[in-house]
Amino acid sequence: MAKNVLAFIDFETTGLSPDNGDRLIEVGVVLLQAQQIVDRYQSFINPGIAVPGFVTQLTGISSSDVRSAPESSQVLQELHRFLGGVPLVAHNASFEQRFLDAEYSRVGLQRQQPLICTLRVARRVYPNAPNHKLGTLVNYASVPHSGRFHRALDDAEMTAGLWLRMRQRVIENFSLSSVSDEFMQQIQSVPINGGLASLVSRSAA
DNA sequence: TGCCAGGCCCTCTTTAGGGCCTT
Repeated sequence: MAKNVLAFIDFETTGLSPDNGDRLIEVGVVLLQAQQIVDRYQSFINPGIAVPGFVTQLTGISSSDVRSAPESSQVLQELHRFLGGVPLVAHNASFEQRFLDAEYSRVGLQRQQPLICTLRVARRVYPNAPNHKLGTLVNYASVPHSGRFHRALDDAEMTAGLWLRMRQRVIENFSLSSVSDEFMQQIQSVPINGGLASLVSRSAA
């Protein structure tokens, strides 16, 4: 796998908790390299259970849409090959992490790479945003988007676009020439009030 | 029977509780 690649990943699921039996119904991934999307992966997944009505209302995905889709074991094997060891990025990454780890364990696979959370980065880069939902941030930061929310590939693309906007915001706010993915990753762990400025100062020293 | 997520973050905090965010 080429260096300096990030994989932006998003799941649609039957609910909020794999521990309560919720399963994946769609996965979307975009690979970002040199600030360009260089590859995409999308698949429906047959969850083996009914898609709840509120999920269909939210995502537009119904049980009939996923009934003929491949089983999760097949999709997870494909996804594992597609991702390789590329670092993952997701909005509210703990959600994707719990489902990915749970689904991987079902088929004897293990996640090798870290997850970076754009929600945590956004709370530090855009502390004054109305809220930090993906849809709100995409509009707040003027991220180009398809207008189709709560679909895996669209949300993954929006998350990548938000990442690029946040990078640009950091560059402009602190008059930097550039910032690395590693620097962006560090932002998620600094204190919300003043931590970003301290990180820039430490990096410049 | 009744309940049902979990991590991050803030504050009227730290011996806790509640809002946010994901589907």
